[in-house]
Amino acid sequence: MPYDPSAFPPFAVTVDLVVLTVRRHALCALAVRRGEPPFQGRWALPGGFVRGDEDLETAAARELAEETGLLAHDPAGPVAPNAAHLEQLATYGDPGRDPRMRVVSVAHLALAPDLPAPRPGGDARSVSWVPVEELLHPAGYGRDGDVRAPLAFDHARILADGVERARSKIEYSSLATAFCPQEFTVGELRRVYEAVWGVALDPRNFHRKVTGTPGFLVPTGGTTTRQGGRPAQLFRAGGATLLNPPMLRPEA
Amino acid sequence: MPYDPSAFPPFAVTVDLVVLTVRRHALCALAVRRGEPPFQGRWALPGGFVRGDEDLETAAARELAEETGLLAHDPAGPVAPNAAHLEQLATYGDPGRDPRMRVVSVAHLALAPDLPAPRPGGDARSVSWVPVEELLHPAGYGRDGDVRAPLAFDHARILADGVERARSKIEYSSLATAFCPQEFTVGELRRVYEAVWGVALDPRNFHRKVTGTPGFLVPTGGTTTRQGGRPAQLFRAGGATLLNPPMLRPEA
DNA sequence: GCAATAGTGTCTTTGAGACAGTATTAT
DNA sequence: ATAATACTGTCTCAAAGACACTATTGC
Repeated sequence: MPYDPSAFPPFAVTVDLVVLTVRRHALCALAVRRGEPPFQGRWALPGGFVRGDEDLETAAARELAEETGLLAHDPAGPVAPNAAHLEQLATYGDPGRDPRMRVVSVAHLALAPDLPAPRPGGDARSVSWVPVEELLHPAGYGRDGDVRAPLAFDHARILADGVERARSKIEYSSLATAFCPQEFTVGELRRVYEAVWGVALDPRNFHRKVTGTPGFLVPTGGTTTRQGGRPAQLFRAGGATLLNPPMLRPEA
Repeated sequence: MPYDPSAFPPFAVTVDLVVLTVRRHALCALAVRRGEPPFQGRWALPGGFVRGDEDLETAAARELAEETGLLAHDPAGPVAPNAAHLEQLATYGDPGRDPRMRVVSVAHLALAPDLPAPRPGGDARSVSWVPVEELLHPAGYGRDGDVRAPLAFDHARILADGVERARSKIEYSSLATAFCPQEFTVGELRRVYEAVWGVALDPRNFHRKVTGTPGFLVPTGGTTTRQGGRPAQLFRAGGATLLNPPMLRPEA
């Protein structure tokens, strides 16, 4: 096929972000309330245009920083205190997904520790952490006047894909630690797994398994009693990225 | 951010294809020889522009049919004789990846049974099955006058990502059967795993494991002796898409 | 004392991997 | 007969899951 610049249809390219965290035992996603049509007043995923001289990952990291103040975690660099995991998720480009124009969106998945509160970026949109269940199945929820409407555009599908990616990736990688602060206990890590998978895990088997997987956790020496009960050892994430043996998600 | 159609930079959007098959005990990918600059004379992955009214998966299926005559396999529909597995792989959009213009490419991964020979599409480019080792590490190969040059553009990285996706997906899904004809033996399926992973597997343990995983294989009743030796049972792919227990890739 | 969380030990079952041995074809 | 491939059985070890038990805090 000859390359004729006028022969290809023009596209807009955006990045959309599925930013997940665990708050109060629930898996939550960052959502923005739309202030204008289409889908005015509905929740949407944060995102924006890719600039002309910017690669996709840089655009995603820029949007993430603008929305949350989080830095994308560079696996080669030092561990920043406000670092989040960031990876490409999938690309969505159905012709009718945005009624205004042809937009191809490269969705990214970010996993962040629990943050005090999302601080709005330069613009004045309302940005919040919303439980994933509430965004994906809005009919069953909606106390205190929340808008019980599905996500704008095809963002429900994008969020569902991101959640499923997170659920499967914490099985065989150490990514669950991306939801934890820099130092955390085994119990806190277990509550991350329980919130993301939506199951209850046996604390005793979990403890034995997670401390026995080489490279997953490194004890820092400190202890904490912030969960109540007997003081728990503090750990930080070890160097391993792939877990062997993996953590297995209960079936049923 | 207000939506001003003139405010976003224009992109071209293409689909590139990583089409894999197993031929003569080697994992091979479909490659086209470039007939014009840039990268004239080098191997590249097949691909083309996404049309203005076409979604991404349709564009990938169209390119696949144009290059190989294969139909993308619809999981809900009937099993066509010339069906291939097709899924989105990842998106590549670095500003400099194509020296002519800003191109974002949505790569797709296709897995196909061994075909007689690739038939060129409407245009006259040379299309061949090339062992992935030869494409990814061209220095060590290159008998009979082959061009020992790396793939054009960033296609080596795309191919490597596709190969790694295939290697990991046949662990926990029944996708390895996409490399086999409609009816196949346990030995033929084992040779697929051996070629994709580049390892030797114990035929006895493999047989026991693969026939014991529920929903993976369904006996057709027939037998064949096309591999020599004792006649082997013929199977077709069962309904299961996720394997439980999974096939484990040897480590070391 | 009680409640709560942390951590260890022990038993059973499942499955992975090594490998002996039998079955059925082509030559 | 020999070689080649297909298939079955048996053993050992690793790990998952169930669950009894002990440890250390706050109240």
